[in-house]
Amino acid sequence: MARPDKKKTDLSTEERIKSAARKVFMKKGYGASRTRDIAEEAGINLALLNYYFRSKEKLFHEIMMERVQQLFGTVTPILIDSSTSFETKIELMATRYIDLLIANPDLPMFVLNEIRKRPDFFKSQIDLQQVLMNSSFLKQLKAKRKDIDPTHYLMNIIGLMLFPFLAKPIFFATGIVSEKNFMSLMEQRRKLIPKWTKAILQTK
Amino acid sequence: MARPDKKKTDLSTEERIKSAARKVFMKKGYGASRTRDIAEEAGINLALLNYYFRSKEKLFHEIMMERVQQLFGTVTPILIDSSTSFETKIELMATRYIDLLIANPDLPMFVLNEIRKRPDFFKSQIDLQQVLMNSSFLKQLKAKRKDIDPTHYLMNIIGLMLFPFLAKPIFFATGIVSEKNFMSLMEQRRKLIPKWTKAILQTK
DNA sequence: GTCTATAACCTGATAGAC
DNA sequence: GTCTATCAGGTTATAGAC
Repeated sequence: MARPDKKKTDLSTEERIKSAARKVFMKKGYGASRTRDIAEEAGINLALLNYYFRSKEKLFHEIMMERVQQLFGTVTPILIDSSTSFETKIELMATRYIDLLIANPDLPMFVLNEIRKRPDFFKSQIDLQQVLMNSSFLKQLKAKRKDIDPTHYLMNIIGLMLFPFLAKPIFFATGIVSEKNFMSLMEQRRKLIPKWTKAILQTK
Repeated sequence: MARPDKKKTDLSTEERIKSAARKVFMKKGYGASRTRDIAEEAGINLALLNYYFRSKEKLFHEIMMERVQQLFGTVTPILIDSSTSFETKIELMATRYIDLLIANPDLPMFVLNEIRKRPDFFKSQIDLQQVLMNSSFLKQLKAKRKDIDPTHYLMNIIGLMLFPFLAKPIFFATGIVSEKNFMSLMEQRRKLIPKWTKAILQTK
């Protein structure tokens, strides 16, 4: 079972750099991140980082695409599946999203903020719009409420899942919620969000 | 009525620097902002910026405190007012917050993200926690739902107001919502949020 | 592939003239 | 108060040895 010894871990150098970049970029954002910090975090030299990725910009691009995919890739399959009911989609999204966010609490903040800072970066990216507009989810949503723009409900549903993670820094900094308490609250929301969603959609 | 001519505008140099700093810091965040960019934006020299504010850090501190105050100062008076009903508080919050955010769409993203990056910065700041915990709003909220942690509803209500502004970069970048359409949606929410809030609170 | 050394430029801050 | 000039240190990226 013994394998030949690698460096620190089993990861390749390229993967170690990507892992370090993920950590540093997500913590500080592109502009405040230093390639030296990433190299140090990866346990390698600065020159080697450029050998593998040519530039800070290109390294960031790879990490960013990967993070965007993680944030949206989780839900798009659920949205387009025409064999499931609206209620099932909400339940699946709530559990999957909260699981993902508990494991990656800073993910939505990072992605949203970097897109805000460089909107052009993503103009030509995977068109979430096409996927969403033709989705089974949107059809089912429209069937439920013909009087109000479905975008409202889309914002509300996604907001119920994402917002606590976006506002987390303030909850912690002010002491409104403790770190432990936060996680148990989020676990409760897996079952609460479908109920709230139903209530919002039935509003007169 | 004529006043002696100032430079470009009626604003003092100090105010021009603060205005420029507000713009640059909010757009790029602290780490990616350059004092040279702020000076240029203000139409003055880099040395003069340091003459007025001593350092980038101190200038940032002033801007940040001001922005935090704007974000929270709008709602705290509504929350603590014991002479208004819960329903009135929600209506007031929805209108005031959405008005504020339409005028300052990047405000919540900026504040949340900077607090995330430097949590220690705000540990000793105005304790929102004390205000909130003793507020009339929380008492009224607790009276409505004794079975579920009121923090959930706090997150939901604030999320209904803030989330669309936090997620705006993605809505625009993907083309799900146009900039014009977004504003009209937000105006509709002033009247919709109280209804949704009521529905959420009545969930069995 | 990985390192050291260094080029070329950027950044915050200050000294000193006006 | 406001400017020009400049310092000391940081930053991305590459050249060249191993």
